[in-house]
Amino acid sequence: MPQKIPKSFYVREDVVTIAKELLGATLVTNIGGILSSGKIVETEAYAAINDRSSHAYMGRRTERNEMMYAAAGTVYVYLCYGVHKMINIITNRIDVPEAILIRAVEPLQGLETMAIRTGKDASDPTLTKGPGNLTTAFGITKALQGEVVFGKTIFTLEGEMKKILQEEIGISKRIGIDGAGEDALLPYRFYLKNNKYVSAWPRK
DNA sequence: CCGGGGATTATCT
DNA sequence: GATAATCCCCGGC
Repeated sequence: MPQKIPKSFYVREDVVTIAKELLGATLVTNIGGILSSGKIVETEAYAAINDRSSHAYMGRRTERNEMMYAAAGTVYVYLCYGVHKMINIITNRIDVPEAILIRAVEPLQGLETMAIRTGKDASDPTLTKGPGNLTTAFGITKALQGEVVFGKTIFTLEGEMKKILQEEIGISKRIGIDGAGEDALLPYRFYLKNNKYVSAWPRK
């Protein structure tokens, strides 16, 4: 039986470590009774108030980023460029705004539904590659805002996360961070090498 | 194969 | 009024 990842996994203090350890885990959504699942192959960590690229930099707290201050395991959905939804999982304790952005998964279950949602072919390698494509394929919308990843609408399973070897993990700076100064260079992005669902290498 | 730019809108200043 | 944790298409090499 697949093992759900417990809340204690997300409550820990080091968001960067959690982001790395999440590789290989299985992300599942159950939208209207339809299951979509995939192996997490790419993540990024957003540290708390000293990370300029975080929405919560300097403790900023607004209506949009309120969920970043919620309990570990809470889902934070953010609309980017007016087009793409991104999904984050909150870590650490309440009022410490740290999050993990899930950037890509390798689809496992529900390929046909993903194809319908995205208008692509089920064999299209871009189906769940990149944060915007992933949320579209999995049916993730702001309706999931504030849900936790231990419920039945969305949850995470251990999957292969404990089987990933260090040498299979690639590390880089985060993608698409603009105007964050030196924080844009932090090595907070983790991905599985040689997985075709990992989004592009940093452009700049 | 690579780089540039437009799409599109909630949120912040 | 400007910005943004992106994607896709198109033109050029």
